[in-house]
Amino acid sequence: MSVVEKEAREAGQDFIRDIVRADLESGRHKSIVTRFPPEPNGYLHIGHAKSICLNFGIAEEFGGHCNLRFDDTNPTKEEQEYIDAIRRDVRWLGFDWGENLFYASDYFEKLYEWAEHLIRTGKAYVDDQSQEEMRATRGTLTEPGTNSPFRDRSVEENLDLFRRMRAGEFPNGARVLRAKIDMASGNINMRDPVLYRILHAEHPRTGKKWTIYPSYDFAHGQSDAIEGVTHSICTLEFEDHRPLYDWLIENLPVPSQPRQYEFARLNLTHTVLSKRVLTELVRGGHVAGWDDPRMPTLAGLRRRGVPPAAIREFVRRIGVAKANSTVDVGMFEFVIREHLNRTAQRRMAVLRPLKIVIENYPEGRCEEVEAVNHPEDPTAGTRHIRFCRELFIERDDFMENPPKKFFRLSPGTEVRLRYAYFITCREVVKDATGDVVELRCVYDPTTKGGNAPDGRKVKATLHWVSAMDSVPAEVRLYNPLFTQPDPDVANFATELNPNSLEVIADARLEPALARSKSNEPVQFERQGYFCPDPDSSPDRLVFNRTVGLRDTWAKVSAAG
RNA sequence: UGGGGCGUAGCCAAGUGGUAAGGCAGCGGAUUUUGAUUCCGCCAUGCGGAGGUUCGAAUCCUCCCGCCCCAGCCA
Repeated sequence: MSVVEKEAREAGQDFIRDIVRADLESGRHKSIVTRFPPEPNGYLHIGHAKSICLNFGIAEEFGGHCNLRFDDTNPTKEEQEYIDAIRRDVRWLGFDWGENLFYASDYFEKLYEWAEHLIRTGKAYVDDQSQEEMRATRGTLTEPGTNSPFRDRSVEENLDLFRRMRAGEFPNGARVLRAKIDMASGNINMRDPVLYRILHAEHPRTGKKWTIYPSYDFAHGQSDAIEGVTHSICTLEFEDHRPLYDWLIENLPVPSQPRQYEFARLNLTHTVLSKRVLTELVRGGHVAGWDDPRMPTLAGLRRRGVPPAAIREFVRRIGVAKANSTVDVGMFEFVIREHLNRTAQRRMAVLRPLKIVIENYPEGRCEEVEAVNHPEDPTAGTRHIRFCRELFIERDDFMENPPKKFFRLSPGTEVRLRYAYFITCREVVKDATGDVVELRCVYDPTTKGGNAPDGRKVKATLHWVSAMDSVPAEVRLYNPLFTQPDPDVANFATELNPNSLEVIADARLEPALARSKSNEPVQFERQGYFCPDPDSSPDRLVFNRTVGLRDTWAKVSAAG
């Protein structure tokens, strides 16, 4: 049983699974077919992950299959790069579509035939009205629309015109094919919706073969029917389209009768999951690309170091319902930490180094101390770290005038250096401007390993690296892309967090970190989970912070 | 003022007539060589509101209030 299958068995209940289960029990379906239908006009984000997990998850859980189908009906917006990225990201998330990779464009010929079928049965017509005229005659939310003057053309004329549309005789926008339904319907989608429009554009897959392309409404349900999709699961904004979806299925000789179900899309605080806005962030240079670790894209999360299993677990926990909701990004971070705590090995790294000199430690001497790789997993083994006279500790771990609750290092206090010795700060060395540049300390040789034979305790344990053999690295810290929990999408540029990326140019890492594999997660003790960025190389190490550790001290100190 | 949906804790979310699951956050406390992890405890007399039906209502009925989506030849 694969990991994903195991997760599927533990999957929660929701109204869609209830429907699927009931359809199986009633015999309505013998097996289940779902599909994930992305439009290749951008990269997948965590909102898509919810849909992917739902569709592939249900298929696995109920013993059916899930198709990956590209909804590529608008060549003016779609690109091969996106197709490739989407395939890569779905696979990375942990799902396998096997042989079931499809494109709506695979069905263009069949869709065209069905359009002619609607014309022949008097249920579709070619409309010569301009876009403006159509808008004007569509009515409003409260007023019915009016029939097009071209609505009652003969079947012959409609067929002739539609064939000439296909032949490329007319310019973009000259005519459309419309379903003949009801211009007075309260549901605007039923007011003679457009089925085909003229688009002289090159398609990533069909090239220049077509000059007319089916609309979403005409392509989607019929593609589902062709593929034998039983449950066509989409987001709430398509609820209004369901009557049209059903109308087309009823009026066309399609090979199966799929049904559409809708759920609420995911929203996350402090970010934006609008493909339009994400595209603008990339194109406007607000981020470094689709895979910028600050982006909520799967490519960005991957680069940031978020494991796919954590994304799946997150999706499982948020559930599936029909109420609009915005999940606190803190819940996502919790799940990431939970997963990384179990899997990431521990290392020491000093982000903002402060030099300390152990005055009573002999010059030139060095010794090794043993450190465990994972406190909760003995099989992860141990490693040796060199302890010397000159070390670096975290600047934040020292305060010259500490508040009462601060129990790290300050003048005269004793703390433990993890896996090494107790030290006491004896003197603070400052530069001309008064900044602390070095600490002079003494160590207690009897405390090797971190315990005092006399049983005395210290409150704090600090992480450290040796000045001599630690390796320099760039560390990139990420903060939310938006300062507001619920950013205003209309003015997103003004709400961008100016501190979403913090680059630390001169961190110092314990030497073992120089051998980290790309993207391999590691915990920098007391700080957070990190992984090497693809920019990293043996001569220039670069680490990304995936997520920080829970920081109770930050809360206490902020509270004063 | 048309059509379609949705309202259960600060945030997600179970619940489908029998007396409000779980998770996140928060707050206490224990353990701790990561102020981490782990563990224990607390956290809705209440389910948008008001009526009604019923022995019994978050669940059924009526009215009201609030929020979201729809007037692309986007998906």
